[in-house]
Amino acid sequence: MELRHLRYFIAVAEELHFGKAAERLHIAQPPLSQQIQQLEAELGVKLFHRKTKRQIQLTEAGKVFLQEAYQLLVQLETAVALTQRIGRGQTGQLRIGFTSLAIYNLLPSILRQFRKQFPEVELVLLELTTSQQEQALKDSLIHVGFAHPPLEDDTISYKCIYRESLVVALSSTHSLAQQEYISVLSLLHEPLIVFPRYLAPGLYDRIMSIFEQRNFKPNITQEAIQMQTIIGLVSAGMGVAITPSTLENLQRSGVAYRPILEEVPVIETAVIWQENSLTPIVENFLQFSQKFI
Amino acid sequence: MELRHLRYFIAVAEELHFGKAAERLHIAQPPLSQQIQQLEAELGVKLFHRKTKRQIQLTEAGKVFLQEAYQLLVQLETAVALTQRIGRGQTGQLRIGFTSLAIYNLLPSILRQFRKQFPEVELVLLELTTSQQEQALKDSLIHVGFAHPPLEDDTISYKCIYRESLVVALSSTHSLAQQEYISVLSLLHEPLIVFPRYLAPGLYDRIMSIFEQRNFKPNITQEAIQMQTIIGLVSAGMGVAITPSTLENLQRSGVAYRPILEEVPVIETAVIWQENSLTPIVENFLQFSQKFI
DNA sequence: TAAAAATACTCCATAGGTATTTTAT
DNA sequence: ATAAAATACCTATGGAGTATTTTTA
Repeated sequence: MELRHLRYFIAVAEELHFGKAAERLHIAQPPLSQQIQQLEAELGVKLFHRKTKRQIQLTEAGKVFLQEAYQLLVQLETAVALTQRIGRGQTGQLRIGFTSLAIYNLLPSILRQFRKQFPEVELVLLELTTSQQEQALKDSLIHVGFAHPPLEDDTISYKCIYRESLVVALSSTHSLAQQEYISVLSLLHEPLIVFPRYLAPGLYDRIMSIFEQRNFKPNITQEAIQMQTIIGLVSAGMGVAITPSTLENLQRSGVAYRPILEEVPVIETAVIWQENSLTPIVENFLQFSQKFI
Repeated sequence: MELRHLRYFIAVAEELHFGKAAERLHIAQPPLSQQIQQLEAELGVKLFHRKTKRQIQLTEAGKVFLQEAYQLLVQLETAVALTQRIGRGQTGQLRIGFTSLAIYNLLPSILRQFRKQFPEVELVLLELTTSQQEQALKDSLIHVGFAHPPLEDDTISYKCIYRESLVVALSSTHSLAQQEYISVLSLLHEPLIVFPRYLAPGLYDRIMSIFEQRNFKPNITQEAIQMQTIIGLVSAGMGVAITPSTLENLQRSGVAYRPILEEVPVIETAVIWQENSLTPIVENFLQFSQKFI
């Protein structure tokens, strides 16, 4: 049995007239009769009463088979449509890793607009450090990540989508806040609030390198495991922090951000993925993300 | 798209090897490759990753389509099986009319054994008089009936399956119960209990004809609309009744049944149906019923 | 007599076969 | 060197067409 038999049967069952059904199917009447006979022979059951050659009528079995045939063709259409949507990356699940820093720069607007363009794609977000994301990619726990180069594993592909400099965050009542630019030297004896190294070794090391390059030793007084907490402590006058400039988006009152006078390392945010497990959704997402650069 | 494409796709998806799949399908490998390519072209979606020619792998879309293809083929099988069962009269609904008399002779055992042989056929029973059954057949409210000739409508087919004579039912303490046969004359002044004519005109008229033929006038004292009630009244000594012999099956204590000495009309029970609306179930049932003659 | 399905046959599109190439272990 | 899929080309089955017959309203 082939789908052709179902399609032909439906046409005849609806028209109850071989000639008209054949016309509708754009074939001649005799082959249609033959195909229906074939179908009946294969089923071992008559689908039409043919008491006379003038008019035909569905048998009980035919009525039931008609309903089943409808369902089958509908299910086929549905299956095809679903497969196509998946094949085009328009539906399915996308698991995204992100660092606590990435959530402050491009990620929110990328997600917002991606959801608008691909509303059927379910986005699952997991906050992970850069190296956790690398592992998660290899374990296929996430499809893409938003992390910060350099990567440990060179089999992972990445594309930098955002670069930002480090700035000084300090209480707006702090005397240094008067200056347009702040020099590293002037921070030397300020109490420094930092993110713990294990949560963002890349960021931590870059901040420290500012001091190390100059053989300074910073005065670390506090650690906080959330960006918001660091800014809160700054606002409370507990010290100053060196943060990526996107943290300015927090718009916390009582906190001023000032660029650093000297040349300091740049913090990069990159989309990372595994080239050998590119699904259409991931491809769509990567293409989409790169329009944001 | 044809079912062939689904069947071939399933084979390749399961084997993940065109050569083995082709072997399983008893075709050569190249046409299989072609059919899969056709399928992918029609869907507009790749179903297999063919990074290398050494090994293939299902894409996300392919995984989903595989599940859908399974479902489709299962649903097809189910549909075919159901259609065949219906076409062979092994499943469906059979609506049966019967008279209150028919329920005492062959009907119960016919139903019991038919149910055993065709357990999936739903039997719907409707108690109707003979003429109600004729109308119900024409209105397609019932498929077959158990009724009593003669029929009013000669377009209805019937086949007599049971013949029984009329007997006298009387209290076992009644003096006539001493006799082996009872003559019509001896009943003349006995109080007669009858079934109302509108419920069974054929039966009523035959009982009356026994008296009319001899220009007797029976002494009707009671009517009862249920067979059981008539026998109950007989048992209570309220009178005698003339009933079809199968009523003896009621086995009511205190009631004796005696044949009538003279020749009296015979009561026939027939299966009745409409020849031009024979479905397989009805055919099976008729064939089955006639084995009981 | 006309209309509709079935039958008989003919033809060609295409499913499937054979031979070969390509490509990656 | 081998195994596997793809490609090229050929063959032949069977789906579809044309002509005709059968049947009944």
